[in-house]
Amino acid sequence: MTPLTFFKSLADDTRLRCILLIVRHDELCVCELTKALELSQPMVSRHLAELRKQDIVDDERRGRWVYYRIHPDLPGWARDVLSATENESRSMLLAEETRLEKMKRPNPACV
Amino acid sequence: MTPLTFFKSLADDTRLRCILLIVRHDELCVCELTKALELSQPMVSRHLAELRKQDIVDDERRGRWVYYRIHPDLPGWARDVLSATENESRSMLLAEETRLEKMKRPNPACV
DNA sequence: TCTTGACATACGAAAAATCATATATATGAT
DNA sequence: ATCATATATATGATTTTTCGTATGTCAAGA
Repeated sequence: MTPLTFFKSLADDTRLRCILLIVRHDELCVCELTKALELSQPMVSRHLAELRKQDIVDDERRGRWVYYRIHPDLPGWARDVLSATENESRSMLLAEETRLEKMKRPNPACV
Repeated sequence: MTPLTFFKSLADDTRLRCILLIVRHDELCVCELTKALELSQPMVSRHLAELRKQDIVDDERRGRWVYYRIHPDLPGWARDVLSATENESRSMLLAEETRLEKMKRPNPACV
């Protein structure tokens, strides 16, 4: 993964918020992201597929749910970029965090 | 400047290489970037205008030349992103660095 | 096996970004 | 004043991304 492809992946509002929420929560399933971002499920899935294709995130199916986390092999410089951004973007994700709170895990109340 | 707009600015090959070269050299004029990147002058100028619009770079005219540098007010988190990337991308800018070497400053041999 | 819930993908349309080219501006030298 | 050099901007075409919607897949329970 080159810096250019990494930044292209971060250059979309949906993907960026997905990544930052995953960074903050270690792992999240698609229905949690869908609720938190208030977007359609296909929209979230499509952007997660893009992040998977770039090996930025990793997915694991557990029963009916698919959990996404930051890819364990994500290079250090990319992790540094994410943590520098995570601090800055905390205030921009308050609404998303609130919506996540309302779905206590385990067994998130999916749609 | 939000993380999203910053990453959008970095998500183009020409802009990314411009920024990284400027980071490494403190300041560069348009003709140096044009030579280093082997691109047309309007193409370089257009992308620099975009970076200026986002207050990512700062320009200063000195005689016929306009020098670009990283904007002094660029927030710390954004600087951290750039320095994390700069290390990683060193090997991808070897050709550009070689072309810059051939133009000894001051008085760069512009086209 | 049939159904339901969670997620993924496909496809055409719409929107956004990029580019080549032409032209405009600004500076300094003659 | 004129000219050459350095840089900026405008315009229309092309390419790339994104989106809504429909459909496909997979796992678990009845």
